[in-house]
Amino acid sequence: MKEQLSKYLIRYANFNKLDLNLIYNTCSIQSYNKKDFLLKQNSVCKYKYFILEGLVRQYRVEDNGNENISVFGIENWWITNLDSFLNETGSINSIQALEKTTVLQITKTELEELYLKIPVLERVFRKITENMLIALQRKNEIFMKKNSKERYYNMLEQIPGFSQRVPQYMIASYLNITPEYLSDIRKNK
Amino acid sequence: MKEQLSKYLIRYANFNKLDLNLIYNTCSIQSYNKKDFLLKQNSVCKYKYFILEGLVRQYRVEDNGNENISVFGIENWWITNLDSFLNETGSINSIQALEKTTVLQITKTELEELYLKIPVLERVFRKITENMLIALQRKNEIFMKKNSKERYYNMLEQIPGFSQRVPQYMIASYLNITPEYLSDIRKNK
DNA sequence: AGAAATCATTAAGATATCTTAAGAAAGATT
DNA sequence: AATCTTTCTTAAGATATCTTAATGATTTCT
Repeated sequence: MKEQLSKYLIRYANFNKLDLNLIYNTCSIQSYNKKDFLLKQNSVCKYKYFILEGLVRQYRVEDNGNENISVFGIENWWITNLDSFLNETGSINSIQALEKTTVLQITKTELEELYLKIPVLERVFRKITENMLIALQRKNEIFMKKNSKERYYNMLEQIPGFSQRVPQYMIASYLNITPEYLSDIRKNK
Repeated sequence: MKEQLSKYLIRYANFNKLDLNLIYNTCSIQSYNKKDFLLKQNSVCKYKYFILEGLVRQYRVEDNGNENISVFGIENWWITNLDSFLNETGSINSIQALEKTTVLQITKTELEELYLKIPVLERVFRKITENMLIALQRKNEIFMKKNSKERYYNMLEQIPGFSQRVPQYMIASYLNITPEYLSDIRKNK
């Protein structure tokens, strides 16, 4: 557990043992069963989660009842509703475990204290955030300009093995198409 | 000029006069005429730009010749192709002035040196990047779930006065619809 | 194993949006 | 003012994707 986080962090900057311990000990570890919620729509997102193991989805239930998945989170990813976490407002979406999932979680206050104690962490989260922004920009590029079929095959390529871990209707939801139409796409391959 | 940047920066953290001077002097100032390019598609994005005055668009020309605008940049915004800037790869899009535009520009190397000399700047750009990520997530929410008409009226609301500064076909491009269809939407208000 | 629940497919008709092509309006340039 | 260029509108037919509803296949639970 501690190893896994350390290994992740030192990809971004140098840390000594003490710092790594402090970071790890500031987080609390938590396990969620399949279908458990890490965050519920409309409530404040209290934590930034580092996924040690498992799989989660971030999604929103629309007024008409439709579910709309914006992100899947897997091992070694941070997940949170950043808007809610930073501004302490109600979250527009939920985070739910799709498999048994173990995370390290840290509150905003805890994280801010860490920034003060370990300034280089500021750099690490700058870089992580930059990478997330780039990833989202790339995703956008695809969603804006590719049709459903291309988005589907792109996804299979980018995250192989994913279609085995997640039901097809959730993939459809992530791709922003109906399950019926995804079924069509697969048929007419 | 210096005032404008300083005023912007101190919204994010405390800086002393010396630091503010150093930051300002590390940037170079540059003016672009209408239609000039700050960045050309396929070339490496050498600068992060802070727009002092003016208006730019970030857009990509697709294989079929269509232009696709992803971002408009206005006063007091940073603009860059982050992927290209950080990874020093060819940019997938261009940045072009739509009005006479004055910017402060800084290279990756210069910025990295500043991070070392003024560690709190690391925090500032962490926060700026977080805010950009949140803004993009919000935009996504709208683009994924609202139809063209709703996106149009949302945009008018969010950035009022914008439709006066930018031709309608560019707004259509940003909204990811054809100019013809936008014309339709406006007619059937 | 059987029942219940969840998930995937099929098909027909509906809708949003695009494509093409032409003409009208507005703005820029001589 | 006249011409050229850019931008906007109109309209008809085409296409991608959705909606609904029903059935079939899997997985989960008892």
